[in-house]
Formats: sequence, structure tokens, C-alpha cells
Amino acid sequence: MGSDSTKEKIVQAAKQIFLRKGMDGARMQEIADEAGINKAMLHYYFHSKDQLFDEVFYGILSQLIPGLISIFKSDKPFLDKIEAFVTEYDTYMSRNPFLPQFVFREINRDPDQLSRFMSDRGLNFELVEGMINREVSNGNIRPITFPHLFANLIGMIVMPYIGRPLFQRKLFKNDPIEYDRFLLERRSVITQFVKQALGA
Amino acid sequence: MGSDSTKEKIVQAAKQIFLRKGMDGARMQEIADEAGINKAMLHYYFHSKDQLFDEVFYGILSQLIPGLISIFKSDKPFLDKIEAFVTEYDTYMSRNPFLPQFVFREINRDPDQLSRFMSDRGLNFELVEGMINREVSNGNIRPITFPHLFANLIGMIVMPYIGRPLFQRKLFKNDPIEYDRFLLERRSVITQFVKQALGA
DNA sequence: AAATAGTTTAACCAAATGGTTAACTTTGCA
DNA sequence: TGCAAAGTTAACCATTTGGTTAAACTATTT
Repeated sequence: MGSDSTKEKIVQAAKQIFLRKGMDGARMQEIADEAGINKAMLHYYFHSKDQLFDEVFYGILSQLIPGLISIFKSDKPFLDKIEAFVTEYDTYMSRNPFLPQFVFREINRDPDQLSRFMSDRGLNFELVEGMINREVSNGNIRPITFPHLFANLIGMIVMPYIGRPLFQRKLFKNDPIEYDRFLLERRSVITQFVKQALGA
Repeated sequence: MGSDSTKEKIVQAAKQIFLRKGMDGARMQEIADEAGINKAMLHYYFHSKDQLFDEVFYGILSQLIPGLISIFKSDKPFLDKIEAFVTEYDTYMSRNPFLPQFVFREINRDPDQLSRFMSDRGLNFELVEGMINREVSNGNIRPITFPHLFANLIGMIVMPYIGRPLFQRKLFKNDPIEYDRFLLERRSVITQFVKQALGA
């Protein structure tokens, strides 16, 4: 049975195409071509485009989110956790450069489904939120609420990936090597930036 | 001649739909419905979907970008410029909440065109870049390159808009009023965050 | 008022798209 | 070996989509 292999080929191909074009922009034929199979096979293994998409999308999230949350469950000092978070997230992005744009696009397309997915898996932020509030009341970091710190962090990490096509052209003379160097630099730049902002 | 009014109705309707759904997700019929006119009128005033899209997209950018750059041409102290930039940008976003997601989606769809558009209009960052380098060499702010500071700023400003559907649900119990309050807070939070990070 | 140019509409079209069908091939196993 | 199930394919289908057309309507000009 080539079944397992074919199904896997489909998932991989769908990942490529969906990541680059999003749900709306992707074509089933394109996915089939990328996988090197007949289009009917897509519907043999997955009922519909929607189901295939969900499989891919939530497969990616299931892989990404738990790793990020687990960082905050370690017993490192708080600022080291931030450093680990930045590095881990950024490493993942560098291997999946289209992911942020993809995730945010779909966040806006069907937010309820995503929200439900996270709730179902017990993925919430209360643990991290409490941790930050404690750091603030202990006077270890300057006052800031969790949503603000979270938005700041994610924003800084994600922006150079989402904006890459423009940033690379306008700020790095469209030199991809220079831009990759820039991306790598950001791990320490962001960490330093946050540490200083939090007065640590 | 209802011409001018009809054309304007089309542009406004197209703006709404394109902002929410992007180029791929938008339907010409939907735009016609939103404008309350016959679909053929879209092609009467604009040759194609692509041309209509470009008109809308670059109309928005033409309005947004110059205002942002002019802030840095004023003679305020540098950190006040940052504050003004954050406030101005954020005010614009609050009036056009779908804009960031939209812009970044299209940045990825056709980067060359956007890059050319900016070049044609002389919209480049050299002025601001020089300004920041000068601040650093004068020792007024901690060392940081322009691309890093730019990515940090834009990321922090834009993130809560791009991620709103999820953030509001997961961090604010899906209460839109609380989220709007959060968005407003961010202007000062970001400004403070940056000032402290830059050691000012 | 007649001719003309600009505006609007309903009906239509070809291409693309997600999805189905029925026949054919391969595989696992009694 | 033979047969049932799984896997695969080409051809097909209904709907959607961007776009066109020709006729009708409206305003302007003379």
C-alpha cells in the first residue's frame, strides 16, 4: 500500500502551497501537481479543500504552540525564559518563513475555530500571565501587563518575516544573505531590547 | 452624470471588501453589491479586478506613507518623533483596523510592484536611517541599527491589530470594549517601552 | 426636438475551480 | 491462485468567477 506515502506526500505538498498562498489563494490542482499525483487523490484522502486545510493548519499549530508554552514552565530566571522564547520562536520561523503571515491570515479568516482549537487543547495564557504579574509585584521588572508584553514580543519577532519582501528590498538592497544575517542578529537584539525596556 | 458618484461608490465599496478579504478572497459581485450597483459598472470604470485593486491599494498607501515620513522631518527631539510616529500610525490603524493585515498580505503577493511604487514616489528610509545613526554616535540612545528599530516599532504597533481576533478572545474574554481600551493604552506603553530600551 | 455621448442594466460567455464517477490497477491475504 | 479491498486515474460535472455585449436609458448639446 503506497497509501501512507501518498497521504504524506499530499500533506507536505498542501503545506507548501497553503503556506505560500493561504486558503483562498491555493488551488487543489496546484497541490496535486506539487505532490505529483492525480487531483482525485486529494479527495480520496481528504473530503474537501477545507478539511485538507484544517489538517495542515492545525497540524502546524499543534507542533508549534506547546513548545512555546513549555518554555515558560521551565525554572529558568524570567528573563532567560524570554531569551529562550525569542530564540525558539525565531528558529522555528527561520525554518518556516511563510508561517507567520499564514497564521495571521487565517486568524482573521476563522478566528472562532482557532480559538476553540486552543481551548480544546488547554492552550491558554493564564500560567504565563500570572508569572509576569508576579515578576512585576516583586519589583523584578518594570510594570507591564501580560497582553502588552506579549504583543510587543510577538510583534518584534514576527515582523521581519511578515515584512521580508519589502524590508529586504528597501533596507538591504534586496540581498537575501544580508537579510538572513539581520534575522539572526534579531534574536539577541530583541532580547536585549526587552531586557532594557523591562529595566532588568 | 452620476458618474463621479458611482465611481466613488465603487472605490469605497472595493476598499471595504478588499481590506477584509484581500485580493484573492474578494469577489467582484460582492463589491458590486456593497456599492449597490450592477457588476458591469465595475468593468466600465475599471478595466479589471487587478486594476481596481491597485487603485484602491495604492490609494491607501499614498495617503498613509507620506504622513509617517513627514513626522521624522519635523524638528522635535528624536524621542518625541518616535512618540508622534507611534501615535500617528496607531490612530490611522484604529480608523482602518484591517489595514495592516491587508498591507502585509499584499506585500507578500506582489512585492516588486510595491517596491517600485515606493521608489517612484521617492519614499525611502535613508533620511530616517541617517537620523538614527546620528543619535547613536552622539550617544543619545543605545546602539541600534535602523532596520532593527524599525522592525521593533512597526511590529509592536501593528501586532494587536493583526492578531486582534485571537488576542481579544484569549486575553480579553472577547470583550471588544476592553480590547479598544488596550489598543489605546498601547500608544503610551510602546513609547515608554522604546524610550527605556533605548536608554533615554 | 433630434442627435449625440455618457451611463446603466440584464443576459450571456469562457475559463477556472472544487468535487464526483466509473473504470482500471495494484496489493494483501485466504 | 484468485478475489476482495485499497489505491489510482482520466473524464466528467456543476458552480463560481471575472469579464463581455448589446440594448436601453439619461443627460447634454445644438
